[in-house]
Amino acid sequence: MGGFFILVTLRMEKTAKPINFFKSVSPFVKLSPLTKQVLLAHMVKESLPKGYVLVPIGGICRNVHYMETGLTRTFYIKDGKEITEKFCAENSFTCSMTGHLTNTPDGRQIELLEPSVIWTMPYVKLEELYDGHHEIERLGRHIITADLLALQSRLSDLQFKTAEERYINLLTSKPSLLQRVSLGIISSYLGITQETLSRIRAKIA
Amino acid sequence: MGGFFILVTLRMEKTAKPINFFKSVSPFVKLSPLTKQVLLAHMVKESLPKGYVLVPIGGICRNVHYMETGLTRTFYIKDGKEITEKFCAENSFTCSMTGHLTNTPDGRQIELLEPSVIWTMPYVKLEELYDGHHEIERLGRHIITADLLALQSRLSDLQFKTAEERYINLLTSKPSLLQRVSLGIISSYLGITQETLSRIRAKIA
DNA sequence: CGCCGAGTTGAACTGAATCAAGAAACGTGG
DNA sequence: CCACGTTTCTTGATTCAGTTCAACTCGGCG
Repeated sequence: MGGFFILVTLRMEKTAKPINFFKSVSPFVKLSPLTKQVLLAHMVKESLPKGYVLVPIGGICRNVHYMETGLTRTFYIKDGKEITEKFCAENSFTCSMTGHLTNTPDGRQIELLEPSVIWTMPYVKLEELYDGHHEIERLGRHIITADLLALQSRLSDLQFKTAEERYINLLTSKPSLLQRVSLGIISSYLGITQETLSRIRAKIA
Repeated sequence: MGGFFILVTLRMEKTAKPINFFKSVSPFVKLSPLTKQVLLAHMVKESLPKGYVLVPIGGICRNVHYMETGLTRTFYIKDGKEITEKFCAENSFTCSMTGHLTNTPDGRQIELLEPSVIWTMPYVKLEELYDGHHEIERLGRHIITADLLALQSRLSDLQFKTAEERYINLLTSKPSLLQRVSLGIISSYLGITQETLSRIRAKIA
């Protein structure tokens, strides 16, 4: 859990293409073959074990990650408790921009909840690519926009739905998550205590 | 309030430059003179009265707005109550992207809480400019990123601070807002009832 | 004047937190 | 394969922040 993990030997490969990467991006932006090639040239594929910490508390996230398979969570500590801010499953992106943008630790930790295959690009490299490739800048804009919209709806849910409604929401929108993630983590994501979530579960069943 | 407003005659001018516009943008992105000129060429300045509705409930926001002076709020209806999602004061941007992106009404209304001077650009025009001007695409990315970070911190506040803490937060971060906006609207923004906010106020004083 | 919207105050109620104790599941080593 | 400790989940009793509903005050304004 949380702060404890073992850094296991990891395989690195630069061969295979992240086929789904371009698929999951294509609804937003059409990328030219050149752009794709440029992106690929600067992403490193890694297979990392469960519990691996991409960014520790107190560290600064210097990379953007595309999840080919697996699952991460981003959390911070609030009154001694780990609060899950976000999950990131296969075929989506994760990073913690705040730290990089302000160049100070933002108190977030990103770690793997499952063994995962991840494509990584340094933030500075991405910014270089932004400079040279309008298409990539656009890609960035779209990814962030999607993030923003998701966050907006999460905020309104949090403000005006009961714990039970939020749980049912999650249950229907991301059913697999509940099989993959422990109750305590789910509850901290929903903004309720573990006990309450357990009671909600009991009530529903 | 809310749904009721009077559409007063409005002045339109294309002359004056929104000096602060470029100032408030410059921390993010350096814009070339050409880019500035292009942006200006497609923004229309309007002086609009208090209560004016930029986007009605059930409508779709087709424009991006830069506030030179004044104040807007974006709200939606939840269980018959107006829930304030966001304020937008002078020298910042507002729009409701969801509706435009999905081409369906997103249930939000944007209206003026004060007489305001607003620079408006149609969304489709902005997208055209994105295509032709890498710098403007970057500007868009930065504005959205700033929005995202603000939203992130609001979400965590909402999740883990008491009503009183949130109020004090607002009090210190945007003291002027409390002079400019009625109690009911503030409370719906903070995610509490008007009565609770009134009690908090009494307690603090 | 009396009405009307905005804000305040009071009392009862409730969803969820907290504190505390068990029960189940899990993994690791003997 | 079982016994052990650890972590994860459940259940109960109590408490509390905030809601709801209702009445009341205050300051304009026609």
